[in-house]
Amino acid sequence: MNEGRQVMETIASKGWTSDMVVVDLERAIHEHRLPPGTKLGEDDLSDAYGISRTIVRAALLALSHRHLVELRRNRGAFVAQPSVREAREVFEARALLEPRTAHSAALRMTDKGLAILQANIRDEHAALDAGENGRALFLSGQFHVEIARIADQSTIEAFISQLISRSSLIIALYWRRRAALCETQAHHALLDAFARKDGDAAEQLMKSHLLDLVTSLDLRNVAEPPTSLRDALKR
Amino acid sequence: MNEGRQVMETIASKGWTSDMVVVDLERAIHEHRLPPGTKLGEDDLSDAYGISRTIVRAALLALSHRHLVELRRNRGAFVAQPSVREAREVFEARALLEPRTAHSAALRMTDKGLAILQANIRDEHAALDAGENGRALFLSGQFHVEIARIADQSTIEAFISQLISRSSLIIALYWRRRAALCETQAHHALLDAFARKDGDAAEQLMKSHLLDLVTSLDLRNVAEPPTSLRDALKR
DNA sequence: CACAACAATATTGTATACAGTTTTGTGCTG
DNA sequence: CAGCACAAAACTGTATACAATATTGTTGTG
Repeated sequence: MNEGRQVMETIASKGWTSDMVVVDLERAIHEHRLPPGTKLGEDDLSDAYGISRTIVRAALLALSHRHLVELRRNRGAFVAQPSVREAREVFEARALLEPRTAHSAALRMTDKGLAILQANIRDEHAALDAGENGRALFLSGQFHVEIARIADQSTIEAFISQLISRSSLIIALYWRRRAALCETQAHHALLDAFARKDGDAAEQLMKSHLLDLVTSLDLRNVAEPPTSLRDALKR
Repeated sequence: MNEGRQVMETIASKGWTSDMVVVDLERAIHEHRLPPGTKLGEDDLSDAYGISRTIVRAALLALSHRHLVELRRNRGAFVAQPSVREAREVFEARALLEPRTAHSAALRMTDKGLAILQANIRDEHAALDAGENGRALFLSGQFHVEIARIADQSTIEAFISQLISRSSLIIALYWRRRAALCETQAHHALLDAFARKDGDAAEQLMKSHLLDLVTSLDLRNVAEPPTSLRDALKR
């Protein structure tokens, strides 16, 4: 019972470094706990993490370089709101990178890699069953990052990781399909191809999967997200 | 004559913002005026640009996110020294992104785009004739970035731009071929394909061009660049 | 009462002071 | 004089103070 005292350690008492804050915020954004457009005030964050604004600013700068946060001069930091244009571009880039990376991953697949991907799918199911949709979405993205990791291409992995995070923002803004089943089905099919070390199949499946993702978005140029409430209500 | 007073404005008297410093340093690195391994002391830079260390640190942080600068804790910032492994990965990523981007660019090519590429080649020749090898190398890289810009894919352009800069570091470390002619020949051939709006040809030419670039490097695992002089001479 | 000018408040931008770490320099000891 | 311990200097890491800017609130006038 006396051991319990340490448990209530608040978020502010950990030794937060800039990089840790980046990871923490990125995950919160990825899980839709911080929706697009959310203001990220420097004082709010420095209070929350128990650090000075210096570290917060470094973290926000890093996130802006990943296009997850938009910095408006003298106005502050906001969770990014990708435009329809940007959404298309992100999936265009993914279409160039991911299928061939999946191909490489299939050829280099190991038992350990398979286990990681299997565990990922399992965890995602568990999260969905528990109603933790944000966590499920995060894990769903991680599946793609793990593939790049297995392909042993850290440079490409970094690009894909960024694109996955941005995709999460895009999904928050433009998702229309309700059924979440298609997602895990596609991942299962990929897993099978990986298990067979079938590079061509993995490449094709990934290509279809990405195409399927794009078509599940509503990217008609209708609802361009307003930069500010003021601009949105101008006329 | 009295107008001349303003001309001797030193580098330190411009209103340097963090982003401007990033661009300036990136270009210096790209042009090999700052070779890999060069220490970028915060005081040195803040003196040179006439700004506080705050801005310098923001710039160095940005450059480290682009893998052009390596930050070592409590030790400072250094122009990055890509490993052989990283070099391979960078060209692997370029091979995934650039050929199909060239394809898109060819299909969307305009007179204006052609003019930009022509001017680029012309300027590169001029730089080579003037013995400004650094500037020529920079322009040679810009050629690839312009293609992505013409393809109208700013997300992919950002990735390619980063990869080009990193390639410049790789060239500084691993270049072995002396003849610089092959370079401009390849760009000329690409220009022809673009002028014909021949997407397939452009894609193929770009693929060959990148392959040619890689083979002009010495990427045997021999000369792993030492992290520091100290480490290099340890035994 | 609507609206504009102005004041107050809040928030970000930048510089700087200080703390912590690494590196360099010096002198002592064997 | 080589080698080690310790001291000094240089440099980076972090917090904070202050300046600049934007936002919000208030008051006075038409």
